[in-house]
Amino acid sequence: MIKTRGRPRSFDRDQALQQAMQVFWSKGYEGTTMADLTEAIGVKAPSLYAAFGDKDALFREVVEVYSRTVSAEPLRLLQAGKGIRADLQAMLRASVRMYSGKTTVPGLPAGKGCMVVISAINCAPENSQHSDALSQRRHKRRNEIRARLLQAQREGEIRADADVTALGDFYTSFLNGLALGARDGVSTARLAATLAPAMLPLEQVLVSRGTLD
Amino acid sequence: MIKTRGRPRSFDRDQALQQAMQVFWSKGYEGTTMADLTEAIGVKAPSLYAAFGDKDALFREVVEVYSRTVSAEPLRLLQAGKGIRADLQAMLRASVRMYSGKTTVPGLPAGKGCMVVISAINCAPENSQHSDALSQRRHKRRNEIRARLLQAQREGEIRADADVTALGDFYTSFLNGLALGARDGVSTARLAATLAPAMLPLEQVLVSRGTLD
DNA sequence: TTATTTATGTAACGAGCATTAGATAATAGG
DNA sequence: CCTATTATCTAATGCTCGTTACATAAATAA
Repeated sequence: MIKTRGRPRSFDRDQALQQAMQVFWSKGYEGTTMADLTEAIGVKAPSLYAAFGDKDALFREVVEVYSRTVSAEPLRLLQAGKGIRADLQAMLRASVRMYSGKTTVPGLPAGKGCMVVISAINCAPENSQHSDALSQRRHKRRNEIRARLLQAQREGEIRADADVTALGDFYTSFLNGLALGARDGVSTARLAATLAPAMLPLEQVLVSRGTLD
Repeated sequence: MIKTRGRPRSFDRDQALQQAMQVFWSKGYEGTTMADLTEAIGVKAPSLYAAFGDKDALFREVVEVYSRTVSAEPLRLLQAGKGIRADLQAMLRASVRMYSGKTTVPGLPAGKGCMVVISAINCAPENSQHSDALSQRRHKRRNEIRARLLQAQREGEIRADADVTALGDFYTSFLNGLALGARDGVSTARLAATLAPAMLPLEQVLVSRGTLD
């Protein structure tokens, strides 16, 4: 009963998802062809269709995996509870590390930046579902950053008169810009150096101003 | 001799470029089809090919027009010579205004954000020339922002020990993130509100700290 | 073994894409 | 008028892409 009937799958499904993620991350949704995917995964198209459905469904599943694994760590750090300043800085640092890290597939250009930011910015109308879905995920992250700042304000870490919505939107913009910078080939060191000025707007509204540096 | 021989063109070439710009701005390079362009401009494909070459050449020309007209104003403001604080703020404000402005074509979704940022983030390998070209333009703007800050430092507006490269990279990231935020539908008011925190990193390194709002 | 079920590869299909022959129309020069 | 020149449209061409019939292979169940 435990064993499945029929011919067993010749490839590992999770590993295939990882490889598909690399390809989509590098080339984007529309820039990726089924031929790219079959080559990277090492099986022919009908096997992929049997395992994942069509290209749309595979991309959706890949984005889901990406969110649960790759992009989850920065968010965890943001909610580590070590104080808003330490948490935010840890999240930004982890993001820089992640965006700068090469995610290579043999024979493909290095994928950099955030997959949610760059893999489907603008699509043809028939694929707008994907750009919309990614836009919604960015919106969700925007809200999570804002919520964390609101929490810090409620807990008295951030001054009551501070505009935390504006501050959250500011950090969201900065973060998305970092992803693009990594994509543009800006070095990890230069991206990391931007975190010092980027932390200042938060530090200006902290209640305890003792820990400046 | 002044009049050109042969049948005259039935459409205005510059106006056609503007309409092509709207389409590319909305849908991106790969998301735009020749059918989209012929419909928006109102002539059939062979006329476009005769006037502009192929789709590649038309896009290149559109990007050129965009740079000379639309995206030139924020850069002019950055170099207005009213002091680094006023100049930078004016540039950011103009960018928000520009990114948020609807650029509509009848029957098409509103185009928002910066065309250089969003119209060709990742392309299929055969179109990587365009994503590379836009990446280079972003790199150029990065350098221009940095150069303006360096000038302010040389003129004594910014403290000598400030890391203006990091500050420039910071504002470049923020600016690119703004373009994406506009694309994601964040309201003009919310985008504009982020400028207050965004100005703080500059203000921290100003020599004259008297004008802190 | 035989039957059943699932996976795989080959080879094709059909749609959409950029691009272009080839015929026709509109202008200027002579 | 006629000729040369340029623009325009119709209709096709060739290509790439996502997707799928169909035959075959590899496993379990009986």
